[in-house]
Amino acid sequence: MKSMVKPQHEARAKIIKAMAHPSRLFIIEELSKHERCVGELTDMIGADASTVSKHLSVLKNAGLVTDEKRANSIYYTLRCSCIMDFVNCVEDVLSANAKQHNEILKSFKK
Amino acid sequence: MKSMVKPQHEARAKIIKAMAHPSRLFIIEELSKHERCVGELTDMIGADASTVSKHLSVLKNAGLVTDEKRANSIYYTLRCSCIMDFVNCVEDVLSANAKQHNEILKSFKK
DNA sequence: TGGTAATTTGGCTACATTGCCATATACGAT
DNA sequence: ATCGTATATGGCAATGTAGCCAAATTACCA
Repeated sequence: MKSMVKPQHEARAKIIKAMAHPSRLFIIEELSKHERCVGELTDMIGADASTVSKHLSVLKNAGLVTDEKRANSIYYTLRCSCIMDFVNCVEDVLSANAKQHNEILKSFKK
Repeated sequence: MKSMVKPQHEARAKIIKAMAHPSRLFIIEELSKHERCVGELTDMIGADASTVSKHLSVLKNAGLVTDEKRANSIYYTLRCSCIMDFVNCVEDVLSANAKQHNEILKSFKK
């Protein structure tokens, strides 16, 4: 059969891939609270400024954040707040995983 | 400052990374409708069976799907249906992107 | 007009991911 | 037991990603 994996899935995957990095998730979470400039994020993440800048450009490219120049800094904003709902859903998976993990440990102890 | 990117973010990123592939997104979407065995998914995706098997093991490892052997096939199930809510949220970002893209095109025509 | 701070880009290396092929394993049916 | 079907694993080549440094860019300000 012809592949049922469509451009639609590619487009979605691109956006999800943009989120699939610890530092970028941190940035998303932070921006969901308030806007931040590159320097602030760099301090918080503790990586090279160029590294953080590249992470931001990945997020921007995916359409997850927007930037705005003000004074002599560039401020980034989360473009779609529903993104955090997703992160919370991921948390559900994690706790389901932890629960199952515990079950397995218990069954070994018996 | 010390890094504020925590193990928590790593754990979340692992799960999101597991979703960040067109074929795996397709599988998630498909399993959200009903369970499927590897052979069915392989037909639909149109890739080598070993490739699909590896995608499934990525999803399983992340705790996104579970498998169950029945007859002589292995059936995979989506473990947390809320995952699809997220995919819908990604759709919001995509349509926001498309909208903005159109605005830009319009402004060029003026 | 320089200087300086903030951010981005290029270049490089190390590492991870993808996908195919060939091969192995599991297991029901004959 | 052995055959065949379904699935998984190992290995490999190609490609993609991450992060650092150095250098370029940008724009404000003395």
